[in-house]
Amino acid sequence: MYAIKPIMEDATIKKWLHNAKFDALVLAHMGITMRGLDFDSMLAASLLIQNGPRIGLKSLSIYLFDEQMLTFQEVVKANKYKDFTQVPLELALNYAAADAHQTFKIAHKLQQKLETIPTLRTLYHDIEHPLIDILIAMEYEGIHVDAPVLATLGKKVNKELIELREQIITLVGEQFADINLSSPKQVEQLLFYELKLPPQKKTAKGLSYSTDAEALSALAPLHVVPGLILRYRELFKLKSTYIDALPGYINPRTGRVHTTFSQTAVATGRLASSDPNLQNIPAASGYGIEIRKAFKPKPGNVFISADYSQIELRVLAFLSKDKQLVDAFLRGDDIHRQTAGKLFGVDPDRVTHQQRQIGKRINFSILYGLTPYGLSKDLKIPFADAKKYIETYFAQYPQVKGWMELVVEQTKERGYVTTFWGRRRYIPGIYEANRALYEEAKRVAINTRAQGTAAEIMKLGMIALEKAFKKAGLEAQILLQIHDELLISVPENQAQAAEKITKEILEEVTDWSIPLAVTTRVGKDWKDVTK
DNA sequence: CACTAGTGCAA
DNA sequence: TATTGCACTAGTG
Repeated sequence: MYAIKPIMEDATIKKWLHNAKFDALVLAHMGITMRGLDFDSMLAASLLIQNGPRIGLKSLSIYLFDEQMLTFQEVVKANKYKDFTQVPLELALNYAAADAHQTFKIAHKLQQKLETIPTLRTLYHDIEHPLIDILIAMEYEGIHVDAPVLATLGKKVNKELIELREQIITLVGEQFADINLSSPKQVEQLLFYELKLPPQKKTAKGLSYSTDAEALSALAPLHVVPGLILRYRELFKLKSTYIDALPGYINPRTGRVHTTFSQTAVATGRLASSDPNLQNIPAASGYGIEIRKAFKPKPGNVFISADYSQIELRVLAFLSKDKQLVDAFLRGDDIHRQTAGKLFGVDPDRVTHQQRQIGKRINFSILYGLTPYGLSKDLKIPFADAKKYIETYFAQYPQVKGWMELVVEQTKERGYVTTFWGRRRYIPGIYEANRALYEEAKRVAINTRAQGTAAEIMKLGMIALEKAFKKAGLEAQILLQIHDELLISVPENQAQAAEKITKEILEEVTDWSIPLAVTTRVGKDWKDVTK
C-alpha cells in the first residue's frame, strides 16, 4: 500500500507507522513545551551521537531502516518517481513522522548513557540544558527589521547593479546581452574563453576555472571587466541574501524576525543560526554595514552590544600557560601590538600600524593552524617571509607550540579532543596515513579545543547574565548571540544599569588566571553598536 | 523538492 | 596548502 514497501515488510510498516504517527501527533500538540522536551531529548542524543560513532542526526530517520540506509532521495529513485512532486504525500509524511519517532525511541537510552560520562553529564546539566530556555526566549522575542530601510538601500544597490551590467555588456559586446552574471559557469566562459584572460586557479572540485573574488582581483589589472564583475558580485550578494531575503522572514503576527538557534549543529559547540542566519549579517563592507541599520530595538528600548575581546587568544593563553601570552593579558597589553613587536624585533611602542596589522592577522590565524603558504597568500607576501613570521611567532610564544603538540597527543590517545568543560569531538583523521588529511586533523583538533572552550564561556555568560537581569529586576533581553558577541535589548532608562551588569557578569564567568575583557556599547540600531 | 557546485557573508 | 557555520543562485535529477 505504501510506497516504502520495498524497504520493510508490510506488517512492520503498519506497526511502525502507527507508533511514528502517534508520537508525531503527541509532539506536535505539545507546542513550546514540546520543544523543551523534544529538544532536550534531541540534545542529549546528539551530544552522544554527534560525538560518538558518526551517525548524522539527519540520518536518524534512515538509521532504523538498518542495512538499507536509504536517504529520502534514494527512496524516490528506487520507486521510480519522476521527481519529488510525484511522491505521495503519505510517504513524505511517513518520513516526517519517522524523525519524531526515532528521536523519541533513541533519546531515553542515550540520556541514560549520558549520565554515566561525568564530563558530558556536567556539560549537559550545567551548560547545554540551562541554555535551552534562554535560546527559546531569544527566538521568541525576535528582532525588529525595518523593511523600508532595506527597501531604500535596495533601490540604490539595484540602480548600481543595472549600471554595472550595462557597462559590462557594452564592453564585451551585444552577443553577451543575455549573460547571467550570477552564473559562475557563464562568467567563466566570458572571462577565459571569450576574453581569453589567463585562468588563475581551478575551483575546489577542479571542474572549472574559478571566478571567485581572489581570481577576479588578480585579473583586475589586465582588464576592466573582472573588476566590474567583482563589484557586481558584491552588490548582488548584498541584495539577494540580505536586502531582498530578510523582509520575507518577518513574522506577520509579531512584525519581527525570529531566527532559529541550533545547539547541535556545530561540532565545536558553537551555536548556529538559521532561517535566517543572523550570525552573518554584514559588518564590514561599504554598503554592507548599512544592513545593520535596519535592525532596531522595539520602541522605548535601546541596544546593548557586549563582546568578549580576543576570547580565543585568552583561552589559548590560559590553556597553554604560555608566559609571554599570559603576562601580556595580565598587564592588559594590546596583544596584536605585542605580537608585532616580537615578530619584527621592535619595542611594542614603536610598532607601526602596518606591523600591528600583520601581528593581528597572525594572532587571528594561529589557531586555524596557518601554514606558510596560507599566510603568504593572505598577506600577499613572499612564502619565505610568511614562513619566518610563523617560526618567529612560535619562538616567541614557545609554550603555545608545546600546547598544540599536547592536544595532538591527547587526541591520539583518546580518539577525540575535548574542550575545557569536557565536550568531545572525535577526530578519526588523527590516525590518517595520508599526510594532508593528518595535518588537517591536527588543525581541527587544536582549533576545536580553543573555539569550543570559548563557546562554552559565552554560553555560561549567557546563563549567568539572564539570571542577573532577572535578579536586578531589569527588563533586558538577549536577542542574538554572534559567537563572541551578544546583542541585548533594554528599556532606555535601564540601559546604564544593564550595561554595567552585562560587563561585570560576562567578565566574571571564569575565575581563571587570565582575565576576560568585555566591551559594551549602547545604541539605537545594530550598526550603532558595531565596532 | 533534494542535491551539488560555486561563491561569499560572519566570528 | 587556514577553523566553524548558513544561504544564495545556477544547474541537474
